[in-house]
Amino acid sequence: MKIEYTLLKEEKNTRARLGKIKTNYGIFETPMFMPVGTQATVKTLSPEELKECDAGIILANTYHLWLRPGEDVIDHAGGLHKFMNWDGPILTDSGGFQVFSLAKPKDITEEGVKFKNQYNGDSLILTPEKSIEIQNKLDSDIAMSFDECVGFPHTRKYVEESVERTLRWAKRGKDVFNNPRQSLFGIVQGAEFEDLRKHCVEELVKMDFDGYSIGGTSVGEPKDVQYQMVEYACKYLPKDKVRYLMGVGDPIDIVENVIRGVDIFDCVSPTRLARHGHALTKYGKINLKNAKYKEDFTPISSECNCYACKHYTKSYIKHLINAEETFGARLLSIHNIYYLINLTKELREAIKNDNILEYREEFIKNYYGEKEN
RNA sequence: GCGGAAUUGGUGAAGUGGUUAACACGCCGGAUUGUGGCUCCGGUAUGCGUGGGUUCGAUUCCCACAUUCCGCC
Repeated sequence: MKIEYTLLKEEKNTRARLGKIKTNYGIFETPMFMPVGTQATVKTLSPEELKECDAGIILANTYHLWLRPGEDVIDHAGGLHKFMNWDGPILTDSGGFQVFSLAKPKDITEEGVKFKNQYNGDSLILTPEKSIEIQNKLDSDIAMSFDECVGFPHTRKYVEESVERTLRWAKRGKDVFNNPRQSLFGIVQGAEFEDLRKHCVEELVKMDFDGYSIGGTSVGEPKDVQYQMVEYACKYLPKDKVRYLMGVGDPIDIVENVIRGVDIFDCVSPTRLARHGHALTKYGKINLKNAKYKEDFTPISSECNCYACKHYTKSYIKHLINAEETFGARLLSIHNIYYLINLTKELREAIKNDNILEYREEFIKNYYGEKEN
């Protein structure tokens, strides 16, 4: 069956929404942060550790799994869930972000996008049909339309053309989509132009997708521009469908965009920051490589209930990071993912209590205020 | 005891009679947003073993001393 989204409550003073999503692999509440597991693994974490972080859903990537190990391997394994031993929901990105991060403008054509296989140099082309076909085989719970994620800055003319192409790609993908266990989302592009976002939403809604993603953010734009893009998209999106903001995971951005009506987020930052020695805390981001933590025998956060904070000190984790031991990256990944998922949990509480604006004020005061350590 | 070679930052080291002593590692900071885990960007010797001398000017040339290494007695 397809996913079922239920809007449980709208916050009294903002556009923030409390909801729940039922999937073939369990139910989770929104707003929710989704850890990124590009290559069918959230880097350094086991599925059991993800469960301990309260992960409700994770993300995997069509482009990377297409190149390695190939969608047929995963199909023959019995699908992505079985292949990676994750029995919770999975969302797959379409490869659209790789259009932004890996392809050159000249590689984008009406048919699709040309790539070089990074492992063997083969010339490849990813089309909307191919992306959907791969995702059907991966058997994720939620698939994404193949889109073009436009970088920042850009010209209005380019965005206009790109939005139209992304809409044509969305239609082509939907026409070949054929996995009854899977849901398909359309992706709203249109950069910072309200009329283009509106137009894109309207055309996608006509095609009747199972949910909607907001794309084209977290590509280098200023924060206020990002919030504006999200506002424009949410303003026109139907209330009875889930909204997923792609690639956003800075804590303040999660707070601000939940307030603007976003339900799901994903971001590589918690795991990437972890690998580079950073920890997210209520009082801001800290860098465990800093000399001041050398003999700090307290946990990253005394208020955190994650596995890393319950058992290990900053001093020890700093040592692991300095020694390039993978356990350090793993402990910090657990902590950072736990932190972001817990942040969405607190936001759900704030929506229930209709005090999300107060929550934001308190959050900003703590996160950007005077640092204690 | 005699002879030879060497002595540059936390480390390995390049280098020149004349602006800010190369580079690498380390160290100290910073970055990281639908993920190429080995990435990127800054900062880091007011001084070239010590003391004299030559010179307009010495880390660079000369002398002595100290230390280290090698060879010989």
